[in-house]
Amino acid sequence: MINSLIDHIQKIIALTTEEQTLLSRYVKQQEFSKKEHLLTQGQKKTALYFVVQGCLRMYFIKDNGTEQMVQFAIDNWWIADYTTLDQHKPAQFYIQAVEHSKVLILTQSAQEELLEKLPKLERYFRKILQRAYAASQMRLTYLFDLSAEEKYNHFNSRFPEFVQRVPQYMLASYLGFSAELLSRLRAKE
Amino acid sequence: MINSLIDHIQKIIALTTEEQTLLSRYVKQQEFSKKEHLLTQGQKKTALYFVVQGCLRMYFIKDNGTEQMVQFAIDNWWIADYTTLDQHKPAQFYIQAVEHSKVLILTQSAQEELLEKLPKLERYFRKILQRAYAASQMRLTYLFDLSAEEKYNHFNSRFPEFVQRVPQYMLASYLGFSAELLSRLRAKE
DNA sequence: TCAAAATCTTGAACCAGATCAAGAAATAGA
DNA sequence: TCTATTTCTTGATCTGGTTCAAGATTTTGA
Repeated sequence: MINSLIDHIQKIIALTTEEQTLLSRYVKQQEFSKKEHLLTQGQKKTALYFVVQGCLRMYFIKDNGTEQMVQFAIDNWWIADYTTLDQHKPAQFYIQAVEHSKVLILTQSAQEELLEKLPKLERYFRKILQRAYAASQMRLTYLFDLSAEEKYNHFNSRFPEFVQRVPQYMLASYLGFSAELLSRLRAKE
Repeated sequence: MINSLIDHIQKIIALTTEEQTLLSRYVKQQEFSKKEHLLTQGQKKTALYFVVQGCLRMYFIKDNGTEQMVQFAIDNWWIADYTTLDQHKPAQFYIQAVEHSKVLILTQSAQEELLEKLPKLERYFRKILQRAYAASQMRLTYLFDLSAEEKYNHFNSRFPEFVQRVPQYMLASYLGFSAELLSRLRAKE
């Protein structure tokens, strides 16, 4: 299981066998069944999650009591509530398994120790963050520039695998509109 | 001028005098007058910009021809089009001086060389990106959860200095609504 | 296998905010 | 200082998407 993370890292930096075993000492493996929560709003548990296999989602509860999707993560993606990680606030978000998932957990303190021991991983995590931040800049352009229908079509062509795996109401929320509207959009096709 | 960057870095990692001079060899200083562009959509110029003094904004042109604000940056903030930096696409965004600004420029290739020579800066840039990404996660919560009026009030209390410095229509666009609506909100107060 | 839970659909009424237009006020440059 | 440009205001009208509700369909777990 840890191998998928090692492979992922090695696309960016090379690791010796010793470094790989060192790494694996800091990472915890865990499986989560569908609907199980990895993180709940308000917790102080700060960690990074790497999806080996499955699908996770991050969301929060809006003032009106409904869920707002923030992000999905599937195989070989990292997901984390960086607001807790960076500032020392309690978690702003929920992270939940959308389907049964195999996950690697790197707690914040484990990450800090690991980076002391293996500073070359700083580069890996920088690259990961850069990619994530770039994606979030792009997402803003879609959120601001596209109509609901265009958002749906764009997402559909870009990530067809998701549309199968994820309930429609989560997708609608991720795209920033109501589940009912998504249903109507699909009816038009 | 470079000292404000060095100070900023030293809040995260310590630099020897030699390291400081090394750093300064990779960074270019430049001033931009109001309305001048640092980056134009479509350019291949990939760089990170550090605002020593002044105010920059990043925006793009929507399909309907109007501007959409993406981000502001004032003193001691980095700003960059990470979509160009990370993937190798031409720039998605415009970066422009809102007022006369003193800026430090670190081109992508300079950054790469610098990080070879001074790997401990990986940590600095990772932290910067982590903070930026955390902020963008928070921004999503405001975008999705608040009404126009609530967004304005929240921004106002969080960044009062901005509201003075930046034209209202830019702020409205940043918050995700029309300039006319912002004008009406202010009239209510 | 079958009942309970979760998800999706559809209609009708509604609304937050957009758009268009045109004048007022503020700012900047020569 | 004075004019051109930029920015802001306000009214009138319009609309993309929301909300509420209730039934239909699909999925799940014991």
